[in-house]
Amino acid sequence: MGAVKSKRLPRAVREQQMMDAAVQTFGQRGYRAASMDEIAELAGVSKPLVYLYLNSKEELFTSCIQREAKALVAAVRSGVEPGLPADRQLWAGLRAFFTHTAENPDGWAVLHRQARTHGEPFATEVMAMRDEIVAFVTGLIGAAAREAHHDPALPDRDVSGLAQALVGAAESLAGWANDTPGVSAKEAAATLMNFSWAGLENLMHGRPWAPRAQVAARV
Amino acid sequence: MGAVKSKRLPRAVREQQMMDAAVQTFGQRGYRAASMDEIAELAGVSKPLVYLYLNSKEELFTSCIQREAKALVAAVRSGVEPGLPADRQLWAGLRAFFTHTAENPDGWAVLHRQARTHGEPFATEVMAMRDEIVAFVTGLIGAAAREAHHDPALPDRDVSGLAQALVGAAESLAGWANDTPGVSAKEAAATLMNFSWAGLENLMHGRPWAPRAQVAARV
Amino acid sequence: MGAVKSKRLPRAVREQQMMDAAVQTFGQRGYRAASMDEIAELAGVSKPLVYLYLNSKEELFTSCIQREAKALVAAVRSGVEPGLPADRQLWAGLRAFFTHTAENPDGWAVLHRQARTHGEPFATEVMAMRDEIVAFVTGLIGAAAREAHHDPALPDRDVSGLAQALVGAAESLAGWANDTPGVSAKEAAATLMNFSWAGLENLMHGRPWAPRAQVAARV
Amino acid sequence: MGAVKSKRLPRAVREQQMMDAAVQTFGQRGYRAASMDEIAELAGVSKPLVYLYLNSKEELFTSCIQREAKALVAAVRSGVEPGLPADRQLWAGLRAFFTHTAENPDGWAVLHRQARTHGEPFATEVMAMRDEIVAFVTGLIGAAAREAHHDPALPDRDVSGLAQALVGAAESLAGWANDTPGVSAKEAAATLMNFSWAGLENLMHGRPWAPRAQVAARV
DNA sequence: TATGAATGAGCTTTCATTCAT
DNA sequence: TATGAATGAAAGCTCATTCAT
Repeated sequence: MGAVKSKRLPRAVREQQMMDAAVQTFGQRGYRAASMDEIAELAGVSKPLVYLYLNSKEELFTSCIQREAKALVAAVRSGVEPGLPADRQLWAGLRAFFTHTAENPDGWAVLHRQARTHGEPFATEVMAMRDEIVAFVTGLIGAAAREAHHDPALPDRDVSGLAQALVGAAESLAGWANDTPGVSAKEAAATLMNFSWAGLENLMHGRPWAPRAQVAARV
Repeated sequence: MGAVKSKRLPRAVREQQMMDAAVQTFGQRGYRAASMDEIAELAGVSKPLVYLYLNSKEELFTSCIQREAKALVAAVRSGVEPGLPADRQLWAGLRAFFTHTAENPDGWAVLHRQARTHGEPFATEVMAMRDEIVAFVTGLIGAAAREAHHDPALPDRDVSGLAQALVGAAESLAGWANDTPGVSAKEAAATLMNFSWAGLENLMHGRPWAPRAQVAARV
Repeated sequence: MGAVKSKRLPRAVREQQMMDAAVQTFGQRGYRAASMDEIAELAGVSKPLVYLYLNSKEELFTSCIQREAKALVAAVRSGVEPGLPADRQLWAGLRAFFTHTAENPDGWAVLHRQARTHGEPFATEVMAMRDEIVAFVTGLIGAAAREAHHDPALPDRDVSGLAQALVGAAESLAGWANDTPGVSAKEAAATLMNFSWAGLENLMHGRPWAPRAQVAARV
Repeated sequence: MGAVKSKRLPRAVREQQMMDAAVQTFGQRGYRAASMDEIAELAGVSKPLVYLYLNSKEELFTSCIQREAKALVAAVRSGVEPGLPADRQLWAGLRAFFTHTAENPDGWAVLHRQARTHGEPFATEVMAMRDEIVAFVTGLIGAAAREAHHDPALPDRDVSGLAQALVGAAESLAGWANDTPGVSAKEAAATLMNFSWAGLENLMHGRPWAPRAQVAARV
């Protein structure tokens, strides 16, 4: 009793099962170490069916990357309210980000660890998504700088570097939160806000850290 | 005549040639995609010699990780003067870090991208090094907090999270600096100091960022 | 409306569609390289239907060979008038042969190239047809020999060899005519008559070619 | 006792063994049906060694074609004395041809049946050889026509068609001789000379066969 | 110290064929 | 009559690893 062995399912269902199995396997083993045999077995189908529907290992991996990237971006997007001030938007976005990565560790591993590790054509796929997020963060920093009436604006490359730093910190904390028992998405987000926002605000108000300025800055 | 094809070199020299070839190949192709054939050819020796000296692909990769980790830690260490204030130490450490990663892109790829991607036993190796750096940063933050007479100290887990964020930001900026023409190690370090130090200082003085700012901001 | 996608056709029609597709695919790709998928798609039906009607790839190929062999023999037969002298019959048969192979290049490829290449049980099928044609030619040669009052008759094995030579020459010329633009069936037939008939006649009158001509020629 | 299992042979020797096994297997089974496993086993080595030395199935097959084509052309060439009259040269060439095909049935099968059946890039390889032989025969026919003081010369395309016919007849007779017990190379060559030379001579002297001319011609 | 010769095991991919409707 | 869903079996190819010298 129960669906001991589900058979003759419609194609769309089978494809989802295969993609789920593929994300899990790729995320845990890596692209090269994952075998199509293992993916097929985990999906509960034969290997030829995987090829019939998903064409090749490379295409399958690419599909996984695209699906997970889309899901992650959608999760972050839906967590953010565009009208709010920049720090509130960032806060909401980070919470959505850490929540999603915590709930989809294999998908996150595919995007963050595997796709970027295995060169073309995969790195390109995931870079597109990362750039989208970097651009979002860049926009927030720029908006905040304008709100702060900072004039002249920060140079583009500075903003770009800051966004890279923020996104990198987020990626690192996602791994930390997933690997450290008891760290919630909210806590990770708070840590990152604490870490980053004061620095960003100082910059926006034209008070960069400087090697020799340290004593004066403390006054 | 002439050392067109050098032969019968002492073991230590041969091992270095092999390790160099291995780091380059692993860094560019990845652990699984790199073949022992390619490494042996790049090293200019026969495959059995690689096995004679380095025993197996797994051990060879582990040796690469250890060598590159040691080199990176040494580079950062040698850039820091223990007596200085915490932010100066951090500034010096970051400069050394970005300089080293820029000068050793393959070694950095092995540590950052490949080793962490391919599970045990490699992740353990590189985690040991990462933890060492995190501990160094943690120490700096703690020292700074004590200098700031902040009491009670930040909880350990907070400090740990902050260190993870800082290291992640550094890793991300290392990639950004390596991939963006014209970004120097010094600039990457300055970006990260600007990004992080103010936030860290605020925390040390017990002034965390908090979401309540939103109400005021809306007025 | 309109028979855009014809469905539920009578069996005989469907079978012809499948055989047409199979002959085309086998002729162009070869027996092994042709896939049942491709044949089914070209025929506009699903694969199970092909199996329902034609049972297996092997049987399908055999059916193709038989259909094409029958068609070729019928074409040659219908071109010949039994009452005429032997050379006129041969002339008519060759014209019919070259006309048919030019009009059915895929069918001819199946018979000449593919069937004989892929061993049992296919070679047997096509050999039966080839033997039928050889027998026809053998009969003509024998009849001509009797007309010429040549006695004793040529030994059977000699006649058989001559027929083999003639058929081989015809096969070669069929390829030549198909591949050389502007060569008509009539021209190919004339070339072969010119090439062969004088030799055959000489043999029938007991005047074989002999190597001894060489001494005289050197004078 | 005896070389039960020969091991560690030099590369050149192993390569010959592999090529021999490949020619045999390809000749008997066909390109697609022959498996690398079978070839390796027949050669007495493991599959990876075949790949190490011969690179791929396609390259292996191409190598076989080239080796056999070179051998066949060399055999025919070495059988012919350039100074002799055309019919003597043809006679010698045919004897060499039938002798070689009888002694190398698998090589002949590779050239005649398999290579031409399996499309590009194989057909091109063997066509180059066939064209070389056709050119040789074409040269002989042309030379004979000039010896016969025939003026004006036969049109090029006629000569070309005749050569195709002669070569096709030879190919067919090679198969016949190989498959019919007791037919010697000399006998096959004689059959073909008898079949072809009278027709060729008539043509060279301007006496083609013509459909209506048959009665007059017999006078 | 150093290498040419060799392989077991495993991978991705394809294909003829069948099941259930 | 007709097909979407599914697979067992095998093929080409690669790779880490070892043997014999």
